Amino acid sequence: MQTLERSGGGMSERRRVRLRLEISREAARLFWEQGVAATSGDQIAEAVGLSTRTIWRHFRSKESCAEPIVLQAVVNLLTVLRSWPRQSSLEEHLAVELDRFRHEAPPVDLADEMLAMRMIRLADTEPALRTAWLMACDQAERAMRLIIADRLDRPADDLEVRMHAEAAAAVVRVLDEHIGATVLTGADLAELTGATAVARRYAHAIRTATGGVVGDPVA
Amino acid sequence: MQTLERSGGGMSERRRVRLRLEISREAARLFWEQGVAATSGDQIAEAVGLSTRTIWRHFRSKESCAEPIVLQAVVNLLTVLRSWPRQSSLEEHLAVELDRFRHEAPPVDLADEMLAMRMIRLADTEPALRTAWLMACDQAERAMRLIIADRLDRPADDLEVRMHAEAAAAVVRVLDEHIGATVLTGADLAELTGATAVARRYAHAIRTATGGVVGDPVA
DNA sequence: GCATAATGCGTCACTTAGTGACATGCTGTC
DNA sequence: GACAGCATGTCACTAAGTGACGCATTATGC
Repeated sequence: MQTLERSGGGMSERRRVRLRLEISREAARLFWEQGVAATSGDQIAEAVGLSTRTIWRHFRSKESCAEPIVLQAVVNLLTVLRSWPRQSSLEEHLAVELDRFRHEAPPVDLADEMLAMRMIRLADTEPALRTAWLMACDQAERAMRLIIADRLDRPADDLEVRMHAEAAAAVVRVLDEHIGATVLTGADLAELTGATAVARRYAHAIRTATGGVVGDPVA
Repeated sequence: MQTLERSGGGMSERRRVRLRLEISREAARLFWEQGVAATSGDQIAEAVGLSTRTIWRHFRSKESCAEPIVLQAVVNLLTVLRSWPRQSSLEEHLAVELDRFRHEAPPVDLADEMLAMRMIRLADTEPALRTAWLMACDQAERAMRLIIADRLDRPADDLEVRMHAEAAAAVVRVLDEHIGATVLTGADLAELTGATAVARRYAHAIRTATGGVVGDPVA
């Protein structure tokens, strides 16, 4: 079944990730349908066809079952940012990359993205889930730190770099929450049609949050 | 004992807050001394001299016991910001207010501040505590939103306002973490002596993170 | 000053999240 | 085809957290 995933020593790693995602999907679905408190570990286990014990082997807590699916929501932008060449501006790069998705590779499954948005939405009222969302953003911030450090030719643990990264991650979080909420209500999709429009919003937000330091091409 | 706290209808509210803080102190101490996992609800209850059941009546979870003490760490700056008059710049206001603390009112107990810094430090390695810290920052962000909304004469749920608030809260968080870590190591206290120096750092960070929108006096 | 209601707390029984220990079964290796 | 390794299942257990009830302290009405 997973003979393809055999490549060197890190064989089981991919399988692990895939399984976690699988569990996360079912958990997220149940959380959305009946609430977090009303969803038991046993239910999740049954939904995914595993024993309860195995669930706890893959996740340290019930709420953390939502993490992988939520993390996918930010991983998209992050991979795009990681490939940001030094000679192009943030606006250019985002516009090009986001547009590429339109024709080419669907970055993550649409159903997964919907699930993620629902979890982010739930995080508003369910403090347990808020943690998962904040953890995902925490991951995003870490990645952001590396990207910005590289851009500014500074060490990643530099205080300025950290502040820029946190600020950038924060505004991205707000935009994601906003977009998620908008999509879920169904109305007003017009404002986010067009890759360039979205790109411009993200770019402008990051540029502003970093005081204009992150955004321009660098030598 | 608490006859003084009688003032209007919201009597028990203050008592609740004080009790929560009391519990939080003991919990934080135990968390620091022996780790979160090794500290049981029973231990906290015994340390504060209450029954375990009562602990759960005041806190929804073990980790959340750390929240009040951590929240104190941000409440300081927040109250200062709330009193920011429209006609003064951020730098001025912070410098004046922080300097006032030096001679006048110790805003929160020093021991409490130390405890808070330890919790923030612990949050680095203990994911359970990270939640408490992020929740406190979340509160901070909410307050920040109101302050910025007022400054910019815009509604508090405006997207721009939210982004500025989150970004500002984020950099404050980084600074707090940094200062906390510095204080705990004991070394290098020189860099944070002087209220005006600290004021300048916070002011500059917030100003930058909001793209310069928040910081100047407004008409 | 005393009866009464309200509220906070303790006790006990209970549910459920999460772990440890051991058995089993599947997968790839020699 | 025996064997090592690893993921999973089963069972027993700890600890987090809740519900229900009873008791004491405190505020309120007279």
